[in-house]
Amino acid sequence: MIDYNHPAFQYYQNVSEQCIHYLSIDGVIFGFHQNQLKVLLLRWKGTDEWSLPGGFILKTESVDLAAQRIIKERTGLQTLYLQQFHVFGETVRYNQEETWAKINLPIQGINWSERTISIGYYALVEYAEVVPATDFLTEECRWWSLDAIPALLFDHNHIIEVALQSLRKNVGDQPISHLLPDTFTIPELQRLYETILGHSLDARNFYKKIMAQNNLERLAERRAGTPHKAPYLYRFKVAFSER
Amino acid sequence: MIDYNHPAFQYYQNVSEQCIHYLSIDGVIFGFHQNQLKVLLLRWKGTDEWSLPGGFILKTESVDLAAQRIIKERTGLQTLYLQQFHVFGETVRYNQEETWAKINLPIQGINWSERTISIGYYALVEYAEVVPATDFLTEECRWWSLDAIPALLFDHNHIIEVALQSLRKNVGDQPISHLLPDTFTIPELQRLYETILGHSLDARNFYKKIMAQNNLERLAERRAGTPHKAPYLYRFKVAFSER
DNA sequence: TACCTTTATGTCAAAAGTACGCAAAGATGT
DNA sequence: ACATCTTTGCGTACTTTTGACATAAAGGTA
Repeated sequence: MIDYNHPAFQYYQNVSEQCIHYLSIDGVIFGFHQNQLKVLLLRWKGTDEWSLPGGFILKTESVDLAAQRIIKERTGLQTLYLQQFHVFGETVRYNQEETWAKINLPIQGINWSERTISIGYYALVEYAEVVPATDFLTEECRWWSLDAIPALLFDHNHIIEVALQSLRKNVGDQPISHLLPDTFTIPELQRLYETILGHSLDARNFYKKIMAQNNLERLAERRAGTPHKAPYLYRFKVAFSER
Repeated sequence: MIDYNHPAFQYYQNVSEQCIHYLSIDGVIFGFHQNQLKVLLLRWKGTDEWSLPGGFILKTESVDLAAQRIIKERTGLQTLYLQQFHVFGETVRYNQEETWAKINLPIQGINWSERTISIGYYALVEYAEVVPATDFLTEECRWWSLDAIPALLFDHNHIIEVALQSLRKNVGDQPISHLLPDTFTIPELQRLYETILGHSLDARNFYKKIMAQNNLERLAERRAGTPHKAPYLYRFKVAFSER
């Protein structure tokens, strides 16, 4: 049953020695593109099965840094805004047999993980700066619109759901600026809030509210090429984009 | 250096076999008494050192249930409102040598915990229903007012701080009723909000706001023995106290 | 140039939050 | 017995925030 030459076996043997058992990290990487909230997902080799990026914590590494490392590897980003949002600690989080069958790895007998407790982190990243990269177990890494996500491996649909709820609840004090390019228009910012909150907002009231916070500076430039009135470009004031 | 007959050694040997390594739970148990927010702490045998209650997760046990078990053992309560609030995952959370010296256990060589990642839970409990109970490493278990907490073992002062911030932030959707006895007066409820929020409130506006929520029912009875006008007793309506 | 859509602002009323007035209740001191 | 004091319970008025909606300017399309 176990193929001792398969790279997965060697990976898990490595992990087994150097990482903390029973514990993992799953990352929900949020991006924003074409007025839609997106999540970065991985397709496992030789399958049509997708999952969140994840990984294990080195025995010598802080949990936050492990999350940074894992997510940096998939995005190529140097700096990251990360937020721990929940620990998934049920004894049975998903149907293990079914899942192992789907990912089809010849290492099912290894005594690594009768169960795994997963610490969930979400990242807010700028879509255009991400260079999606697979790991050795996967062969495709790409963005999915939040409303088009397929049935994922493990309990990852659930994890995304909880991440989104957490983001929604804390949207007021999260640095939303990380999801946007340096310059953007007010309507674009509005679409972002709308997709996070899950409902539409009145453009006039949104404008008023955003302006009242005094976080934005308007540039002289306008967004060209729009079919209608060209909107001004804005930028977060330094103190706020650095958060 | 290691006393193989010391109960702590046997405990850790047990834990080492049956529990998940590198991972623990710490519980911040909030109670409310005499208009003060309190936390339940343990004093370690033969020392003047205090810590939060904590423990380890059985390999076969969900994290939430482990937290329940650990906190039930210290409080004697059958039902508990628990809230996971943060994972403390730094590689160096406190000065280990200093701490081991303080708790003075003859098991310092055991290779159990080079480091521990701790999942923080807070509990909201009714002060009067708690029967504090020590474990085999401690000899005193009692309530401390939040503003009189001494320097604790490990990073437990920090954990309490983070728990309080979390409670404060979420006070709006937490079932505060669990911190109060079945019946209470409006001024008592106000003191509770004041200690959680950390600032005083206007009694008249507080009354209006609470009443607008329509969660309380007023009893015919009044609180006797007060030096001034006897306040009415109230009770949370069933739908709210059951949350 | 008429027309259409979107942006950028403005107005106004409803709702929520804040400041503060005050009478009734109940204990205390004389 | 009665004035005094504090606290409770409820009310009024002002301010700030939120939400609904009007409209002119901008910029493309027919």
